[in-house]
Amino acid sequence: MAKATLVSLANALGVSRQTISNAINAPERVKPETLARVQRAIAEAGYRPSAAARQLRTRRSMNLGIRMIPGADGINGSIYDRFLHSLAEAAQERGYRLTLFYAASDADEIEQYDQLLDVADLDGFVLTGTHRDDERTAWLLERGVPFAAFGRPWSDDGDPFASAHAWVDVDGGAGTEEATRALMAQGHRRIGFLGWPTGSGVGDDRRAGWRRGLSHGPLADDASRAAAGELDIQTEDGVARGADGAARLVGAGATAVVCASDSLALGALAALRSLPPGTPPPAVVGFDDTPVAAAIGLSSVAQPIESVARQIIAVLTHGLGGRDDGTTPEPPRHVLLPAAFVERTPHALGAVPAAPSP
Amino acid sequence: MAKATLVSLANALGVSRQTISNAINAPERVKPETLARVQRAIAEAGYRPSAAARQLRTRRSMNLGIRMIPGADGINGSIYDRFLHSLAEAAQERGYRLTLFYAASDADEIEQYDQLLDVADLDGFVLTGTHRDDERTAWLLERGVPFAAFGRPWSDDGDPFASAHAWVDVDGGAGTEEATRALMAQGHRRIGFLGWPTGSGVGDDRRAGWRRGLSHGPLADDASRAAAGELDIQTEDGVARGADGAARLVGAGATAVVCASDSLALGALAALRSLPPGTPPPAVVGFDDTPVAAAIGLSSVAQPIESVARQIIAVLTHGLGGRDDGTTPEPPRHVLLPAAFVERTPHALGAVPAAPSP
DNA sequence: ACAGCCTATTTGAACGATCATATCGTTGTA
DNA sequence: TACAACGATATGATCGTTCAAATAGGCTGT
Repeated sequence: MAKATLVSLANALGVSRQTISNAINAPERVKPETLARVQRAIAEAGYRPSAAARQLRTRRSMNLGIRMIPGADGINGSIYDRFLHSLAEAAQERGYRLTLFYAASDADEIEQYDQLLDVADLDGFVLTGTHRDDERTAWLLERGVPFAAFGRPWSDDGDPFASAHAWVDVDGGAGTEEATRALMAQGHRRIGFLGWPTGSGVGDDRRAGWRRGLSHGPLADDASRAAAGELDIQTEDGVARGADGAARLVGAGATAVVCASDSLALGALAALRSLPPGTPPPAVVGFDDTPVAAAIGLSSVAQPIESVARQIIAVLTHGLGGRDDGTTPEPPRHVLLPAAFVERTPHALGAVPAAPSP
Repeated sequence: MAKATLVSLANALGVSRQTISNAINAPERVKPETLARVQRAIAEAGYRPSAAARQLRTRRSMNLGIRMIPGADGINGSIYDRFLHSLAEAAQERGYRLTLFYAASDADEIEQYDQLLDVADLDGFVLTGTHRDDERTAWLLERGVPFAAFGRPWSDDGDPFASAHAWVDVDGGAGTEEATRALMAQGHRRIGFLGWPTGSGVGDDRRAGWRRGLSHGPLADDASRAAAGELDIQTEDGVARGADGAARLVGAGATAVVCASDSLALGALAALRSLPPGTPPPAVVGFDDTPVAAAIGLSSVAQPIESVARQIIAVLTHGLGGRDDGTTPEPPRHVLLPAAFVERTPHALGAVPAAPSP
């Protein structure tokens, strides 16, 4: 039996193809009685509209583009997995598919946009890792291409909540602030920060959170704020760099370290473990709450990735002419989700908690 | 200026649309002189064929489907990231795009196949994590849908190299065997295995490798082979389970542990670290060589994921009617790639090697 | 000189949907 | 009663490409 099409269905039912099309795309235009008949026929024939034919006529593909980044070190990168996962699930629920593409650089990513829009009529893009002066957002905005970003616009001028494009982000700064306060509550008085070189937006935000944390509570005096200067380390990401940096922080008298990533934190743990016996082990907090952190009992700041993905898809697909247009309320175009400080007892590869395994 | 199409180009050049089409798809049919003229015009106009129109006519989409699995614990899962990455890159090089979809179960995955084939005309699929009695491969074979699997067919009957479908896999067994021998060379005499319950194909293969390793060299006597029985633990994956299992193995006298995953190994390390002081620390070997292993100095068995991805794309796209058909030699339909034992000095979160960070 | 056969190119039809517009029958209103 | 307005359905054209078959012209061979 040949595959069902609008025409074959129409002939079988004795109606016109447009009626079937309407039954699918604009049911309110069809008499309820006819509608029911058509729907039954569709179900019986297992009819599914051809995406290609639709796309040719409407210039919409129901496909969203997402770049596969040249993954970081795989420790922090493992949350990208979760992100993709949730993205795919959320997109699917709304009838969209995800087109995965690879780009080595931002410039290359733009080139891919250009191609994919022309060739495959992608309906929109999901951006990740926005940064200062992001040429990608500028390019997309200029052409009026729909997109939503994981990451707020990091420009100095202007409120991100007034941004021209939609974004969803996690308030990392609030996360490190919470972590810092928790450390203070534990009695720590010299709390260092181990982060990336300034200028990265994301990194600066996490650093600022730590600073805010320090400026409250018992450390809110000038002296300790000055001390913060020497307890603030800038380094590239990576386990080895984390070990380096942590050693320097401890040398400067830190008793606790807040890190910009779990990679750095993992390195820090390593370094601190080789301290001379008798030294009380400094406390370490990571960022991203990767499975590794959970595994070795490292405290960390968790991002609600699944929620980010869902909201990105929501705001992106809304206004793309989705089926249920008008019925669903407009999702917010700028969302800052809270991060959660996950405190763990530092058994650090010592005792493993009796966690239920997956 | 409106977007260029075959017709607009044809009019501008004073030739017919089919000539342009031929210049693109079958250049040998066009007179070299005309070809050059057309190619220049294409470049100048920035013409790009519409995927939708093509797809409508040819019923091919130049899209390959790949399922986003509901990720494991993220430790082993981080290699899936690398896999997707390489897959996207390799596909792109051959003019294919990747469609990412989500499926909660194998049955759901089949349902997705069915839909995606009907609606989006996907040209083929990449399967991961094949297992015994895989209903997915059966379904696809039955319908003649092109696909290639990461993972050999794990049926007992018959040679995997005679399999009806294409696959690429890594010889994990050879990897654990090599690891086991290396441990023996270091002087270990009681080497345990910490793996998954039998029946999983992949896991059994790794266990078999360990067994093969034992049966060679100084342990090749009956007594030790019997001992192997009590040094063989079956457990679900996960860090906590790894800690449990390792403790039991050490209790049974093991001085070294070969694991079926880095998750298990991580747990094992944790458990072994809390041994009474004075006990010489048992050696641990993981599997997958995840970034975590590298970070904490855990020896592990590495899979050449990038190569797997490239070969999968190669064998899958070959024979899909790609452009350069006939010119490229047929890639092998069944590929078993070697795993590599990566030996690390067990500094285990003690000293961190001065590795260049990414 | 003409059939026959290449090579290079053109033409008509089709893929399966949606858009814009037309038709039909019914109802409401002047 | 005539005519406008409306709801429901039907028709023609179109999106941009490829397939299949047709055409035009040049060359060969007898």
